[in-house]
Amino acid sequence: MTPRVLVVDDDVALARALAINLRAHGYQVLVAHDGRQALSEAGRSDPAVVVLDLGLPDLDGIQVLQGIRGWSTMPVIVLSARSTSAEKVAALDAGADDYVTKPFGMEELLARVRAAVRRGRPATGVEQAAMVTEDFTVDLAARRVAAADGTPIRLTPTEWGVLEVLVRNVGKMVPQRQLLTEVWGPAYEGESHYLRVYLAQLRRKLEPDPAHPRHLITEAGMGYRFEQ
Amino acid sequence: MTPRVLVVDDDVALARALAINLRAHGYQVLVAHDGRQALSEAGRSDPAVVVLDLGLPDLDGIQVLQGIRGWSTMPVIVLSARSTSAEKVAALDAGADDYVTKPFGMEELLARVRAAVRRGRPATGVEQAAMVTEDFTVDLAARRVAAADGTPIRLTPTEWGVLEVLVRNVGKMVPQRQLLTEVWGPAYEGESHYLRVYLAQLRRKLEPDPAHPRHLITEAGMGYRFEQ
DNA sequence: GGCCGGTGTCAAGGACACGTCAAGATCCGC
DNA sequence: GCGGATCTTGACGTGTCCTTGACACCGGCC
Repeated sequence: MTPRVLVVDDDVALARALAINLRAHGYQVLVAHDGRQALSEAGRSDPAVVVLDLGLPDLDGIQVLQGIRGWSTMPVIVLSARSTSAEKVAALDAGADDYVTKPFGMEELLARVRAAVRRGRPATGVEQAAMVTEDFTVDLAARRVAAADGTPIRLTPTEWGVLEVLVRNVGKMVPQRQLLTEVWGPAYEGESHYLRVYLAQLRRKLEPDPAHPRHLITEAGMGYRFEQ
Repeated sequence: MTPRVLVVDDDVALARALAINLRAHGYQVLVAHDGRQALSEAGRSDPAVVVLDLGLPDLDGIQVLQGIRGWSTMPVIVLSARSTSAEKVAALDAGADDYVTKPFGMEELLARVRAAVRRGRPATGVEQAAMVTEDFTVDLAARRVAAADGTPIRLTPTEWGVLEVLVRNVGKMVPQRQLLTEVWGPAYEGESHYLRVYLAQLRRKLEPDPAHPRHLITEAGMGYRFEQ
């Protein structure tokens, strides 16, 4: 599947040059010459990357960017003749993935397009809001935990802090140091005893058999791991 | 949850300036001054973003980048004094997410860090960066090893440390001295007996026929090598 | 064959990390 | 200021892991 690139530039010559080079490197290229076209084309053809010149006749380039960001997280590489710091910051904070100052080398732009395509995107920005296991459910958004039968389980703030870090890293081993700094702060790196106390409490509240935990796993000498 | 940023720069003053600014903007900052530190820190603390200066004393910055890309898709922002097109292309194609030429404005860098953190890591929870062999799988990001049939294999911290170094250098011979210093510390350079003990344990846990290892290879008199 | 350096294997001890319980200390709402 | 919940700290039994030593093995070399 050849990736689609949407080139947005009112400079017809430059847009054509970009299109030719991108096609020569195996991309399928769509071109828009103003902001409206850009927005409609982005919505219609869902490109893998957008190359967006900020200087457009009808809309401000930032507005186009915001228009795209309203519904999509597709990578956008911004082109601009302006090289001031403020301009770059504004574009990047509006959601641009990259900022290239004109004049630029074609090879460089192609490399940045490759980088943008490569890192791709999960098309849907779905947030994993809840962690469901056989024995309980952790709702990260609502900050609530419930047993399998639905009865709520009360956690103290610190218990929740520990559980949250582990659930966010489900399947991954979380080093003790990371848990301590994220829950208690960097000054508590050495207090691994806290972890033992709180993991025990969490197990008593969550595990069907706290002596043989299935979800809150100890990796001796390293850290802990949450298993679904 | 404050995002972690790993700053890699041998220029102590610049690294400190970056760290101060990033901390002032609410990031948790880790600093490494050479390539080895950078790789081990990236593996140990799994930062949200890496800011990597290409000019390092021990390793080429590109090598560090490749070392990280061997097992992780974490965003990497490359800093460099070189502004030639070829340099940029090389770094971007090696897996960099962004390329910033020195000197740069702090505001711009902060904006690029924000952009990198924002587009975040779709990799969370998804199994994608792992060393897969016929007989077992080593997931460096999750710090987990599983047999071919999926049953998890328990490793002790030291066993894991040895395996991690070897896997990160897959195909390359790792000298005994390097293994000892990276796992046990520089004071243990002479304790090559440790290696024999731990390689034996790893083989017993990982190799189908521990007496005739296929993946954990001894290079007699020199070191060890991991083969996929 | 005997020697020797480097290697693989096994087992045991002691050090260390872990889980557990419970008693202070501290915080917070009332 | 009071009382309850929550966090910290200590002590202890248990289990795991690291270290260390003893010994067999293999290859090359004298």
